[in-house]
Amino acid sequence: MNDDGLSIGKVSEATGLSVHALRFFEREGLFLREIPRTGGGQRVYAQADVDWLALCDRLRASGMPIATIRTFAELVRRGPGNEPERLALLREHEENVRARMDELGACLDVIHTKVAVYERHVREGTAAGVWSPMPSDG
Amino acid sequence: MNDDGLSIGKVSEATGLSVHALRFFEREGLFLREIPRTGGGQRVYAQADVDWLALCDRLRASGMPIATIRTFAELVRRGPGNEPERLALLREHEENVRARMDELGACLDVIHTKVAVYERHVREGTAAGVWSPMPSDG
DNA sequence: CTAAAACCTAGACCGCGCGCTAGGTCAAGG
DNA sequence: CCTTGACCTAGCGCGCGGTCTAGGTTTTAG
Repeated sequence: MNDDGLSIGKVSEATGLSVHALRFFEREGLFLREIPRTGGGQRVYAQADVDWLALCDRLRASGMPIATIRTFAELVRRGPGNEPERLALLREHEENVRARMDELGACLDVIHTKVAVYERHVREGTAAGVWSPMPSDG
Repeated sequence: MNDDGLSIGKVSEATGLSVHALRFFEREGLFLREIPRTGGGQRVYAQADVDWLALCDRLRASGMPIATIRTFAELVRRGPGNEPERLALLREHEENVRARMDELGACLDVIHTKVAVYERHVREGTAAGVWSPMPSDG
């Protein structure tokens, strides 16, 4: 209704983050600016805040800790001039995510091998022996 | 030195898990059997326990909660006959891991796009404007 | 104008996966 | 034998990323 002013509820809906989480993020200093308030003290967000939250959400979903997002937000708030630092931070996270994917891939190999063993086992009707209490296995 | 009897310290070394973690796992019922003790009450592990721990470690590393590992361990302890249940549990986890990898991949796209933007930005010498306090961005 | 819905702050609480401490006991080398 | 280091139990504490409650105020729809 207001030209671009969004209530916390709207932002919650738009981002999928709970209103609790939004207030928590604010306390933690994750926003790029002070969120303005109405006379009565209620937060008024802009679309830009929602866009930033969307990015935060992807960073979080990929395992970036709140503290690191805060560091990044601080760099942005500090204004132009520190782009190389921001880039370094993002690159490092990118590396972390790739590493995590690799690790998951390796785990997947192990798990899938286990699955394959059980599949054969079940298909062939509980072959027994190797599958008793303590056969080095599970 | 004993024919196959491993102290908790040895197992810790062999698995990379802390002795605290090993005792914690035991309290949480993650082992496939009661770990036997010396007369003096010290745990005596076998190689099979270490092998099982290695699997647990991969399950943990891929995000399986302790409670789910316990469920799996309980099935194994219960003995032959429930292999289909074990298989279902493993398959579900495999699916979860794949889903997680997909999610990470999607995040990676977003992050790498951001990285690319910053790379160009930095390469071209702080292009300014779009990078001030609140340009829908970070 | 009123009632309901949405919002506010401060702060307690939660599940997870351990880590660490206190206060002892046990085992192996010299 | 005695020291030293590894081990034992019980149980509290912690960091993370929020959630939830209590008690009150603001906004909005009718």
